[in-house]
Amino acid sequence: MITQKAKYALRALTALADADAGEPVMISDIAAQQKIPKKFLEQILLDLKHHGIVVSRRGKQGGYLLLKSADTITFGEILRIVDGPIAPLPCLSITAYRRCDDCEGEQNCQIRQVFAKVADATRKVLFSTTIADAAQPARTAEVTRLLA
Amino acid sequence: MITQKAKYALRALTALADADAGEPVMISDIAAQQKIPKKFLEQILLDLKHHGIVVSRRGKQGGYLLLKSADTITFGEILRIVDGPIAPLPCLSITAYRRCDDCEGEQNCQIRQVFAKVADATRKVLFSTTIADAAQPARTAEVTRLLA
DNA sequence: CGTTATCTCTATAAAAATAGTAGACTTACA
DNA sequence: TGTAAGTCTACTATTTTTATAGAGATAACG
Repeated sequence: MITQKAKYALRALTALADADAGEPVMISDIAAQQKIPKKFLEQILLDLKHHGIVVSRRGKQGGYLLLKSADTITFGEILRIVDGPIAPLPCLSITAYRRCDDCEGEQNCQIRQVFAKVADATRKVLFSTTIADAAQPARTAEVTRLLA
Repeated sequence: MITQKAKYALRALTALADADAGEPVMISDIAAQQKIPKKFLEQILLDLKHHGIVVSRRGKQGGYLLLKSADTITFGEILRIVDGPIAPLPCLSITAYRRCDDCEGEQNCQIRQVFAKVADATRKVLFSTTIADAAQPARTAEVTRLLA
């Protein structure tokens, strides 16, 4: 299971992707629209800002914007920031590798080999899907068709 | 990440699979061999027993045995018992479906559709891999080769 | 028959993770 | 200069994880 926090983060980003480009969206608006506790969302967006996913403007007329284009922000990238490693075992994590202290002979660990397959399959999906894929899919599909 | 408990359960089962058929293996032996805290392992095995994965014999010469053949016990089955649902979202769980109370319109939820793919990919691996695949793989591979 | 080795069951507990809440502070616009 | 926004840190309640403790049940064996 992914955490509630990760779900909030992904939904908030799709909300930003849906907004007019260059127009900041306020935390309160996202919170209301997506039914996310406002103070919790503040933390999440701040975290995403620190990781270079979004930018913010302070004061009146302030709010948040995507830093990169929505179709370059992957689900995997966001999950790593919010929930930590994608891998089901510490010894399979790319970004936070840690040896399993109770098992020796990592190369021969059969459990590990099974979960390596799981990790691969998971990453394949998560890093090939972007926020753009999740945001206003109907409109995107239409545009895609019109441009074809 | 799967829990430590799940890792213990899978390793304990491979230990049982490696034992001579019909010969009970004591909790203490598994605990020592696999470096699992004994009292914790007791709980895990008891749970697996209640779920019909293993059987036990009490008293002297007692211990645990697999109830089914190792090649019919899947990783997915065990993970469900020990860690709960495989699905990354409650609304995607087969065995413990729960509506996400903060999102409405489940059919249109794009987040859900992405994680549905993750769940499918994960299940494909976990339910096609058995304890036999993880137990003494070298010997099994050899036997396979000799039989080919 | 009773001693001992083994599993059984329930309760408890310490630590970590999760899901928030609170409030003082900073900045920018009008 | 007032006010509406984001910033930052700290705190807290709940749940989950990872065990540990100990009394009980049962089966073998001498």
